[in-house]
Amino acid sequence: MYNLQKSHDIPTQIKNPDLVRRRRRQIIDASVQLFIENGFHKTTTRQMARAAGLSIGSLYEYVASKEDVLYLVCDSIHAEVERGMSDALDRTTGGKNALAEVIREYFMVCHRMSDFILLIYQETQSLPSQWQKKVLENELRITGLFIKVLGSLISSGDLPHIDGRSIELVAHNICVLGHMWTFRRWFLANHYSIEDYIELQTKFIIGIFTQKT
Amino acid sequence: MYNLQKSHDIPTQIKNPDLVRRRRRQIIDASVQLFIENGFHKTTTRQMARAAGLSIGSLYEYVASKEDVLYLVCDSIHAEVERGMSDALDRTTGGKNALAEVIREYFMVCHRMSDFILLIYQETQSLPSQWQKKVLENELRITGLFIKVLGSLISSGDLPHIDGRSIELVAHNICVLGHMWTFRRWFLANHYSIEDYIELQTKFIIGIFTQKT
DNA sequence: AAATCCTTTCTGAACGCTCGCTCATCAATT
DNA sequence: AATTGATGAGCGAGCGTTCAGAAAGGATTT
Repeated sequence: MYNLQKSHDIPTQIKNPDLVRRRRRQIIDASVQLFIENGFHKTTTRQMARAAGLSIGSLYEYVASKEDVLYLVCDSIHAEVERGMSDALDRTTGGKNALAEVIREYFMVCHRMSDFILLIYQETQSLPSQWQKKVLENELRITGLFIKVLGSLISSGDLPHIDGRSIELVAHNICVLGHMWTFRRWFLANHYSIEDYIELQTKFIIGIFTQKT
Repeated sequence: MYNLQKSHDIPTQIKNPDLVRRRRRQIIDASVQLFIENGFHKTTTRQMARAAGLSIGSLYEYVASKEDVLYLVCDSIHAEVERGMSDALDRTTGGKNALAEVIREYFMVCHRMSDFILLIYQETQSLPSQWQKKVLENELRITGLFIKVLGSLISSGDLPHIDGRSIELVAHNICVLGHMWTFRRWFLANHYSIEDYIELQTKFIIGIFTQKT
């Protein structure tokens, strides 16, 4: 397992890399809460600095702009989703029920990280386009995990064969149905428990592979 | 068919209701383009006024705040989606293929209105909560159209019976898979034509009703 | 026809305020 | 003494919104 804390291309005035890591973690953890509660635009840099326990001056020693923080936040969220997914994939026993297990783990990650995933949907557009691209790449990498799982289950004969394009689209569907639990929570959470939701959606997804005709 | 232009609860200084309708239409049409191109927050009221062919002062005769315009825009988008859907439902011949036809029409509406639907996903959070609620109600009403279609197809025997909660969730799934074409367009449009997409997703959805066991 | 008055609509300079960001200065450590 | 890191008052630009007055249009009087 390689170091999750990638060397971000975000410049800093501070020499000590360890200090940079620690302070940026403070900044991310404090800011993500503010963004969730008030949105990116309504959050001020002064709030962010105060919540992170820094002065406004110090904040700008570790980050060149407010948008830098948003990118750090988005990246950190994706890293955590991916960590959750990798854990799940390692734990998964192969065989018939593997797909259901992976879906369950993914949906539970979406459930736990509901607010965070919603944030990405709402605020990605506020990023400079070069970092928007990076966020979309992250999204695609998570979809890729499902493509891999589906592929290996099909080639091992645990799932019936379907063509590559269909596999790809099913993977996207699974990702989005997980996200749907976050961005339609205002309705779904009042009508289904997360367990209900997982059960029903899993049935639907598995259904793709067990159609008549 | 009743008048689509609802009497919005948005106050105005202007006495002539016809003028209000005309000017607000100018404002909506101009602003929606700006919002799509630059986002709500980066668009200034002066840009909006200029693009609508009004002075900044006049803009504020027809609207009390910048957020009012965003609400008018969101509402107008939903009205158009709903109009598209109603047209489709009227045109639909009943029977076996009805579901596929309705899905096709809905997905085509999502395709045509891609930018607009994306805008709603991104900017709804910027609305005052009282209007956020209205936007979600609109979203729910569109989902309701699918619930109705599915219900009547099931009771006519054109689709096999499934329980109410499943119908509801399938309706949500259809809605969201339509939206998915808009918010994953950055990937999907490079790998699938809208025709491919409709065909594959329709197969997926219909599959829910034709599972073995 | 012209002049006067009144109402409705339009205009844009000006206001007040917020916010992202900087930089001169200070503190701590080596 | 030199380097690294922390501080927060202050800067300047930009923003949403307002309001005193101008224009337009119609009705009424001269």
